[in-house]
Amino acid sequence: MAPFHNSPKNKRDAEATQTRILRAAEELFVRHGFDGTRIDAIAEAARSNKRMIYVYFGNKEQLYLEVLKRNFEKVIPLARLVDPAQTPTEQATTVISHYFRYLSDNPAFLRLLGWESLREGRLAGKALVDVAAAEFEALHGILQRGIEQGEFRPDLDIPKTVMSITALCFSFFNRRFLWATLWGQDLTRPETLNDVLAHTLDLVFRGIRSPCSSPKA
Amino acid sequence: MAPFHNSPKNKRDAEATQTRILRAAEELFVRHGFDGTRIDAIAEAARSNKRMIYVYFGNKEQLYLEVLKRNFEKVIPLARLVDPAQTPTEQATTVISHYFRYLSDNPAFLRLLGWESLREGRLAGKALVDVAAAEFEALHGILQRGIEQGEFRPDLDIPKTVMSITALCFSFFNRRFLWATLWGQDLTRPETLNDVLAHTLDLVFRGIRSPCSSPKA
DNA sequence: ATGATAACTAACCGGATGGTTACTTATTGG
DNA sequence: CCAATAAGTAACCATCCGGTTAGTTATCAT
Repeated sequence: MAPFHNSPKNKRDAEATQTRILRAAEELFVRHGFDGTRIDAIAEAARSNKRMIYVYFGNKEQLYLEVLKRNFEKVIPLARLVDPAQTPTEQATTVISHYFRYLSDNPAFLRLLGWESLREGRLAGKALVDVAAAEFEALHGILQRGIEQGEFRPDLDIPKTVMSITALCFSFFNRRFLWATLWGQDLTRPETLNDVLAHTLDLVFRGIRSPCSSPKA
Repeated sequence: MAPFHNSPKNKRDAEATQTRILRAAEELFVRHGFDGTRIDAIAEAARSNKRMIYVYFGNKEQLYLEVLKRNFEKVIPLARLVDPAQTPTEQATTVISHYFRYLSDNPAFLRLLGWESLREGRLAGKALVDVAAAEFEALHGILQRGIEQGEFRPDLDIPKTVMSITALCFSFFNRRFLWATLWGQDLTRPETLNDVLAHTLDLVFRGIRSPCSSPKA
């Protein structure tokens, strides 16, 4: 029979220790990057021992990759959110809003991506591109259908438009601290967040909507 | 009298050594970030000695800051490019194009900004924000005048629009390697660069132009 | 020429760091 | 209860790394 895994007094719980190590590793890698993070610091933050890190995760790089993998797995492809019954405009609104909220709610993911971008995916490798590709696929399809149905401009350059849309979402969070300083505002307020999202959606739709299509928002 | 500084055989040239160190430091800091760069590596790449780095620049952090400073100084404020005789649309085109080209021509600057952003300006501090503020001032003014003259939409949120414009330029270069992989294209081709710039300008102007203003591009 | 000095080199230092070994202790099946 | 084993600890190791010391050589005013 399985031992009582749920005992709160269990001082030796492999799973719990692994979780604690992973959480600590994530926090530190997210904050300081791969080179800026010390294994000892992770062990201490996890209230564990350096040894256990090597037992459970092999080495620093593999631990880092594990953190990366878990963060990448959390991203559900935007394609799941597409409701075929909706118009392309509605679909795009849903997908962009979701992407925006996701980035807002997952600063860790954003920062890991930032570190990996600067390292040119030296550690994450292809996984980085795969995640992005999966994310962007939905937008690509929506734009295409929007064009076919005459809702979006027929001369749209779809890949570049996808790039621009993600750039707009991304950049706000990526340079959060810059905007916060320049505007002297607290950007975490949900109100501000909604404003920026609305602004982004507005800009995007002005850019992609067919000139003579529905004038109403 | 001053010694013959220009002699090519001069084996002891303080200035030249400092330049070599700075160049090597820039290359390595840009590529690997502060934490990822070793002083010894800089000394070797500069064909100099670790000692000289400490003589000329104090320590690793000061050397890094010097590299940062020089890169920030190179950025001439966009305001210089504004020709009061031009229309706001022309001015905006000039300024955005210049910004775009600047980012394209200075990947080092871009990457240093990236590292510093992730470190939340821990080393660069206020300088980071100052540079950005100076850059963005011109755009702010142009948008304001464009609104006053009726060329741009009166309901524009100027700060957010500035953010979006810079985001569009920035993001393309910041995630160059991602787009290169996703599109399977060489993004350094001047033709591609022009395409992206044109796409960006198009998107921006569709977003900011007054609805009933000049229909011609 | 030569002494003073600026430019440079190499060997070194102590603490940090990624990774390991030897050992202890809680848990559990029998 | 007890041997087996999984979980955990601490001390250790070799190397790395930022920074320094002591000593060497090119340059130049005199």
